[in-house]
Amino acid sequence: MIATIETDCFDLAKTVQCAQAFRWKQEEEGRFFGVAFGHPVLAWQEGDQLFLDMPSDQEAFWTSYFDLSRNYYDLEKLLSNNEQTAACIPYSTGIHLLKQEPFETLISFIISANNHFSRICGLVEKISWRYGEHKETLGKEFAVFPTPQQLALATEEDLRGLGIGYRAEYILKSSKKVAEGFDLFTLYNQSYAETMKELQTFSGVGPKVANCIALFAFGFGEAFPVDVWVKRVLEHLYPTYSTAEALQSVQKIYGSWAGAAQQYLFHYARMIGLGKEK
DNA sequence: ACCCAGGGTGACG
DNA sequence: CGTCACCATGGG
Repeated sequence: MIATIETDCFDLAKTVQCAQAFRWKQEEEGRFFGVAFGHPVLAWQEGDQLFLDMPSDQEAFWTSYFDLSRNYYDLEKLLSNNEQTAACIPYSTGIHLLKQEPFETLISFIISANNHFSRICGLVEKISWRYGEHKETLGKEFAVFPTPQQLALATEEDLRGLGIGYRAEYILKSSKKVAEGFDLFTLYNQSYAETMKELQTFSGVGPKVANCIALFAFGFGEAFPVDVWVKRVLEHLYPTYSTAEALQSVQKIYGSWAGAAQQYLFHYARMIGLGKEK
């Protein structure tokens, strides 16, 4: 069935391609196939109308996944207050924060460390086909990202064979930790601080990756991942501040919109090649 | 060929 | 507490 959803300040292409998720593929011009929580969908957009071709009625699920209930003009209003941050709006307008599956987000961002977006996509795809369930809908075959139990059965050599490199050990350790009883879903009911602390007990998860999981899976709006690009943005916005001071400042200014502001700024920095002009 | 990427770990001070 | 070499890989 095909559902139509009226959206406001939402750009599907940017949202699924801005390096917060790794399992969206552009089938044809403007049409994106994705799998989330085991559910496949083919999505495209015409103006403010979002079209979803899916095997059954899961409109409510995708509305939540795409964060369509929040008005991102509120974020852009905040960004407009500063001439420096306002510059990102033309590039990033319509980017929404996705609400992704916790275990997939954990493993994906362990892989993301010191890695390229396109390569991360390839590795997550390989892991899904290798260890996850294969399904068929909408006339095409796809693979679901493996459960913790499925991925915990992998060996380090096998993972390295996929091109994972030294992160194979981190992935295996973290998968086993979840498979052996750490319930990630309890973090939905914890505070941001407690969630950050718990996430960093996983192998291969430091402050940056923990912030990504807190933001892209658990929906903590105050989470603010600082990677190389965002670091350059902060240095640009606060030339005299340390990264920690700049971080404190943006989290105070943007509050629950901080993480979304971060994503707008991150995308902007990558689009203009901030810091690479020399 | 060389540089870089949504950084983390462990050792050392 | 902060710093820093090291880590595999392959796309640009």
